[in-house]
Order: sequence, then C-alpha cells, then structure tokens
Amino acid sequence: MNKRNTTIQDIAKAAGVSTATVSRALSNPELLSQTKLLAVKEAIKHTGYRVNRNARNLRKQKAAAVLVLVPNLGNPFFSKILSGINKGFSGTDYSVLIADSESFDDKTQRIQNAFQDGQIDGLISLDGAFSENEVAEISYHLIDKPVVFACEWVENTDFSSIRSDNDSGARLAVQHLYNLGHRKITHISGPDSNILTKVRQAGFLSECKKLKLDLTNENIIRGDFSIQAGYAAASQILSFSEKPTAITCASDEIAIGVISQLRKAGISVPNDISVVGFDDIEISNTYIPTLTTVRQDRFELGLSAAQSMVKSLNYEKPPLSIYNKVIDVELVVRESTAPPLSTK
Amino acid sequence: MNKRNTTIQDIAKAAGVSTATVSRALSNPELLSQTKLLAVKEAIKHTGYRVNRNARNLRKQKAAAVLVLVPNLGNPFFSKILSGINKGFSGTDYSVLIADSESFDDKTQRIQNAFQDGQIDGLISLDGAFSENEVAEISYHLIDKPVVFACEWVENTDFSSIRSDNDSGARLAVQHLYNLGHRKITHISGPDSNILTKVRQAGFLSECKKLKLDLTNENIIRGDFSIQAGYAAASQILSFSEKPTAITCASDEIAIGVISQLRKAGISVPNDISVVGFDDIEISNTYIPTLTTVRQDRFELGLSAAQSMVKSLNYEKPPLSIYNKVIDVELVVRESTAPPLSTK
DNA sequence: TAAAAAAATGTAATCGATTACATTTTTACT
DNA sequence: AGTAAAAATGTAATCGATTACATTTTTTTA
Repeated sequence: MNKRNTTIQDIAKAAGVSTATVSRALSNPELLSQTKLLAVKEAIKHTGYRVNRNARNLRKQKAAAVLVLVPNLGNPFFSKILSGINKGFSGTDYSVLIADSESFDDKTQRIQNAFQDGQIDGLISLDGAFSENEVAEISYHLIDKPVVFACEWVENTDFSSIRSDNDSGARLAVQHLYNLGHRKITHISGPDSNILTKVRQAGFLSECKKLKLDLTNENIIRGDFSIQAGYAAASQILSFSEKPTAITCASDEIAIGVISQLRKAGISVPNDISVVGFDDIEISNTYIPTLTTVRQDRFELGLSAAQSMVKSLNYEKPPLSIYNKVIDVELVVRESTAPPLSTK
Repeated sequence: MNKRNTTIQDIAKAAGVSTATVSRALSNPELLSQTKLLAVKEAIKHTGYRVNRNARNLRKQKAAAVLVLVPNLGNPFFSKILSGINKGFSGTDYSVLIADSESFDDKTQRIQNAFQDGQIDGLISLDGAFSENEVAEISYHLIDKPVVFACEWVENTDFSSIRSDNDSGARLAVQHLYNLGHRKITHISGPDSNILTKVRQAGFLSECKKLKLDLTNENIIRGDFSIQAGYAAASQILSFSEKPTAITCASDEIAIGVISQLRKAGISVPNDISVVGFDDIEISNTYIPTLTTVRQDRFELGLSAAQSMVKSLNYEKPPLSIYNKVIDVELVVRESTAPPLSTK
C-alpha cells in the first residue's frame, strides 16, 4: 500500500496545464489567468496536494528554516523567549530548529554545519557568549545570511539584536530602593563575562553615583544567574561587618536563592533586608514573599527577534541592515521590598 | 562573490572517482577499497565539503527531522523534557522541529502538513490531548511513521509512550502523609480530561482506600495544573467545615499556589496543613517552605523518547512495534510536610 | 486591420545527492 | 591457467519542484 505522493505532475495533468503553471499558481498566482488558476486550485483542493519541501528547497537553494541557539534549554528562562520566536514564525513557511549550546562542544561548528548542510537560512542566538574568533567564523560563514541576537548580544559587532532595556532596569531597582529610604545597597551580579551582567552592573553603579550613595567594594558581589549563586552571595553578605539594607540581583533566581538563605540565617525579607530581582519569571509572583522585580517581556523579545528575522529573509536583495531594538522594562513592586528598619 | 557550494561532483573530480563512489564513501564506506576511500576522504577534508541535506532527503524521500509537539512552550515544565529530547538527537542526523499546540488552531492539521510536506519522519508528542478523530487522522497520515508520546499519552491507542510512574507517585505521596499521621487528605487534581490527572487521582483514591481513610466528596478538588488553580483550590478548602490536615497536588505549581494562598489566609504550611506537590520543578527546592514532592525525571523522559524514536527510525523494515517505558518516580521529602497538629 | 507589445503558458534544464543496473577488476577455486 | 564468484566502480535515471527561455495567445496601438 505504497501510496506515492501527489506531485506537481499529477496536478498538472488533472488541471490540464503544464507543471510550470502549477508552480506559478503556488508562488505567483498573479501571473495566471483566472481560468487556469481556478483549475489548478481545484485540482489541488481535490487531491490534497502539498509541495515537497525538499524539492522546493533544493531548487531554490533555501532551507526554509532558522536555527535558534539556546545557551541551556533546560533553563526555563528561555522557554518564554522560544515561545515568542515560535509565534513569530507561525504562519510563515519557516521551521525553527533548536540547538542547545550545552549539548555539543563547539557551537560555532554546530552553526557552520547547519548552514553548510543547507539546513538553515539564518540564525537567532539567545547566547551572547562568543569569542572574537567565533564571531569572525560566524560572520564568514553566514555572510549574507541574517543573524539576530535576542536577549543577549555581542559587543562591537554588526549583528542585529533585540534586547531589554537592562540599564533602565538596573536603575529602576536602585531608585525604588532609594525612594523607600535605603542608602546601603548591594548588587549581586551575574557571571563576569556576560554582557547582561556588565550592563546591569554599570546601570547599578551609575545610578548609585547619581544618587550620591557611598560605594565600597562590598557593593558588588559576583556570581552567576543561579539560585546557588544566591545562596553563596547571602553567605557573603552575612559575613559583612555592616550589612546592606537592600539588595538588587541580576536575576530572579539569584533573588530567590538569597531570600531563602537569609531566611535560614534568621533574616527576614523584606523586614530586615529588601531584595529586588530581575526578569519576572513565573515564580516571582508566588514566591514567599512575592518578589519585587524588573520585568522583561521575554515573549516579546522572542517575537520581535523572529519578526525581524522574517523581514530579513524576505527582502533578500539589499545588504542586510543592522536592526537593533530595545524593549522597555518595568518595575513590578511586590512584597520583597519595604522601607529599611531604621525608618520604621 | 557567489561562492558556489562544493558538490559531490567536485569531490568526485578531485578524488578521481565517480559520484557514486563519493556517495558510497559517505554512506557505505565498507563497500569501497582502501585506496579510493582514502582519496575521497582526503578530498572531502581538503574542500570542507558537506552533503546538501535537501538533495539527499529529496532522493531518499526522508526528512531527517522529527516534530515535537509541545502543549505550551511558554510553560517551563516542558523545557527540561525538550532538553532531554535534544540530547537524544544530538549526534544523530536528525533535526528537531518544535511545534507549540498553542500557536495554531488545529494540531492534527499541523502534524499532517509537516508530514505531507516531507518535513518530518516521525512525531514525539508531549501532548496527550487528542480526540478519537484526531488519533484516527494521525494514524492514517503517519502510517508506518513512528509516533512516541512522552510524559502524556492517549488511552487505548497503539502509539509508543514513555511515561513516569504516576500511579506510584500518587501513592507515595499518600503513604508519606499517612505515615506522618495524617488521616484527612485532599487531592487537588488537574484538568478533567488529562490522562495524568486521571492516573494520579486514581492512585490517590486507591491508596486512600487501601489505608482505609474516610473518603467524602471533599477529597478531590478539580483544577488544572496552574498556580491559579492552586489559589482557587485553597479558597475552596478554606470554606470546608472540616479542613483537611494535608493536601496532595497534581503539580508543584498547584502546590505553590495553594501554599501562597493559604498563607494569605493565615494558615501556615506545614504547621497547620501539609502539602505535597508533583514534578519537582526547579523552584520546589527553594520555595518557602521547600516543597515535598514526587520527582519525575523530565530530562530522562525526553531522552528516552528521543532514543526510542531514533531506534524506530533506523530499523525501517519491521512494522514498528509499540514500545512503552515507565520511568520511576521518587518522593522527595522537604519542608512542606510535617505531622498534623493534633499529634504534636 | 496589421504590427507591436504584453500577458499567458509550455518545454526542458536544473538543483545535488542516491542507487539500480552495467561494467570492470580482483579474488577464489579447480 | 582458466573460469566462476565476489568485490569495486562507473553510468545514468531519479527524487519533485522552479525557472530561463521559447512559444502562443491576447491586448494595445497606429
């Protein structure tokens, strides 16, 4: 029962036209007369014909697919972005391939391979951790192919990017705490090399200076974005001779780690110390206490990246222009922040 | 600067052999003499040649891709499964396409299309919500194509599935509470139509009976898997004349919702009421209180599904046999459960 | 109305690999 | 050595769509 697939030949025969006409009906219907167009459409409807993607892509030298590079698929932070990306491609002819940086040694190689196999027409990267060499490799191999960074990005490069307004986010957090009366604020930052870390930390420091807050070397604690980093940071803070009255974190996960660890040491949030997160992940609204945080619209981030990619893919001719978009963030005030003890 | 891609013709010329030989070197190297094989390998290494996937797939009538159907990509629950699936396909020639049930009206149509376009060779579904009609459609259109359900599944069908031991999970939760001294336990369940809901609920009821616990119609509260369902359930529980001393939930999210809402009403977990979750999502270990829950290994679930799929795809000949695998779950005892007040 | 221009359609080459079948080379056996 | 069998290799058709170019039909223009 080997039902051979319906091909464009079958449609041509059924509609009494040539294969060229059928193909045109599919991709350039405006070239056809009403009569023939109708005949073809009828035949297609009748047989349930669908174009064979491999044949089309081979002939057109396209892949009709885009690779999304995710630093760590297992991290739920990215799923919302992915969801937005998926949405952005739904209704288009493009497929979304997902590659998890974690699951292979050499991501540049992975990208090159996908590209050279003719598997992809473009790249969306949620991973901004590329060395100069890697950037050069990608630029060389994806020449004339669109590349968009979403969320993270790489400094001093010509790639398009969609990002949150991380600087404002960091400042909003400080301002909020300042307005509550806090004067001694510590920032728990992400991994040193991460671009988001840098921007958020710079925003924090700059806003502190602007508000004329004292800055010592106890103002910044390095970590990564994980809950564990929050644990570790909390332990450090506990060892400070003069503890901060408030903490801003480079991620909600850090914030949650800090809060849970402080609590174990008998320090209550927000009564003893206020904590502000960054991201507004799902749990932030139900954690105890609910988390004051800087919301980034991850779905929108992904959606915008996808849309920009689709646009690039559709206008092939003009040399791809760089497209940068900054998406607003918003301070969401919840329970984890309060005026400092001294002012109560 | 239109660098034409290196093709099998170029390799053939460079190595002084025919295209057939090059092709064999790629897919059946054991057919070749050492001499020619080496020559071809050399030419390939020298030029950096890679096979064109579209051409190969067209000729072989394959897609070298698998569709993963996710009920809701934005829900972080699935990302770990996806990560496992991705891992399972890394090192193979298959690509993973992801489709989000949420982003189109008719998932059966979506699957059919992908299949008929020659885009996929198989389907992994994390979504078990298929009507009889939909199952029939899929069976018909994916005839001879492997289908694997992961996590969820469809009753009374011939599809392979990888699932957690949901029954044991539900029982473990009840046993744990029973052993702590609880005798009045309420189960907050998932959406009615969901298969996981049914199994976990059945396990709960059956274990209660086995332990000779009183069962009233207040023992089961219907919801869905969300935090919001937890809120709602908590409100209901608050209205009960005789409140339970313990609650088992069909998901960790429900558990978190319940805990946060109970707390707002001044009821402490675990002091006043114990709560057990299901899943062991990331946050469970840092929520306050940390959550006693039934852990399912989501990564393993995805990995197994992928491996089973790869196996099916490689042995094309024998009519695909049904493969079912049940993955063990584990009760993780943390802070959200304690002996009931009366026994203290 | 005839010629020129524009629109519609058809023919056949093409994309790059795989593989059935044909042919040549090597190995095994008497 | 001579022949049969096995192994290695080559030739060319094939997968299914797109599109350059050729041809036919229709419309416009003088």
